[in-house]
Amino acid sequence: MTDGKAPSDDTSSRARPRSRRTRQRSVIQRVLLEANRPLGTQEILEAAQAKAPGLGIATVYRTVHKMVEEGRLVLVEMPGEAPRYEASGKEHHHHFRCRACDDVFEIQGCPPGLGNLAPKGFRIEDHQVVLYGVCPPCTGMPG
Amino acid sequence: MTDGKAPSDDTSSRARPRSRRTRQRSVIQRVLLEANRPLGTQEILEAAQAKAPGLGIATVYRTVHKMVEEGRLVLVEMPGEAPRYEASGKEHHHHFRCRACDDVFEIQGCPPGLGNLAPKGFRIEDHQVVLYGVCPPCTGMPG
DNA sequence: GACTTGACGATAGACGAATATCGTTTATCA
DNA sequence: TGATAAACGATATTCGTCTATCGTCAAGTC
Repeated sequence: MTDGKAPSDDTSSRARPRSRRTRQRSVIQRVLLEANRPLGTQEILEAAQAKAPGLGIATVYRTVHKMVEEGRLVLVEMPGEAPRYEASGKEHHHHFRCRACDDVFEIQGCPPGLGNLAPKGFRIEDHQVVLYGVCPPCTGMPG
Repeated sequence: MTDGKAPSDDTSSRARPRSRRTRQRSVIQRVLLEANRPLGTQEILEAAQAKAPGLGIATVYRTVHKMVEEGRLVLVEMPGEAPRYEASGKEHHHHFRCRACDDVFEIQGCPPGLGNLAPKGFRIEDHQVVLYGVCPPCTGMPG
């Protein structure tokens, strides 16, 4: 119940969303949508500030929340770490976290047999796989 | 120097820093070692207070940290949640989190093919699998 | 039993992440 | 172009978790 918009929010025609296109918002959106990996708020802030000096952390939170609401962004949580965000609409995938640079990468594919792991009686609805190790750049290997 | 009372930080063959066996500590240890699932600090506090009224949260943290140091306890982190702790020395396993009661259960076994998920160049050292769903008690089913 | 000091409970403080506030800026449209 | 309010940056506040402090208690030892 975070939205209280009553009138004129139609999904048809070209009704102006009451949200405005600002430079800051565009920059943050581009940073997130062009990144091929989940970013944390600080990462977003730094990347966005490179293109829009002076941009503040509050704007990062505001924009990120809005994009999640709109379904354009997905929350990615790694154990013991602050939230990251990645573009939505991607194939089902998991994540790899590099212990050297702390970056998180997308990993396509999904191990089979996950549904059979739990004993009888457990109803499995979802799962999350996190791989840990060292990413190609950090091992000195090419991409 | 063959003295027997060096006040320094000699970590060589010193037995242990004179830890005392108190009622509170025993209770917390029993709670953790007898639980067959990871517990959070608040859970530990409540369970321990049932057996040792007046026991404080600081003692929970003190004891948990000590046990982790000693290798008797393992930190279990679920995405977006506060740390839990479980007895160490168990077989490699993963966890199931019930969305109804929020409890976390151990899941024996491990999906095969995890090492092949990442593209070439990624060095996989470890992994973590989290299953989400509803546990037997919460589905109304028996064990 | 008396002594030493590790451990206790209570709680204030530290800490990082996130939110709320507020005066200013600026996108949007009549 | 001017009016209006969404969005901004700065920052105070909140929040949940965890740590530090301190006076008291009691485990282990002689």
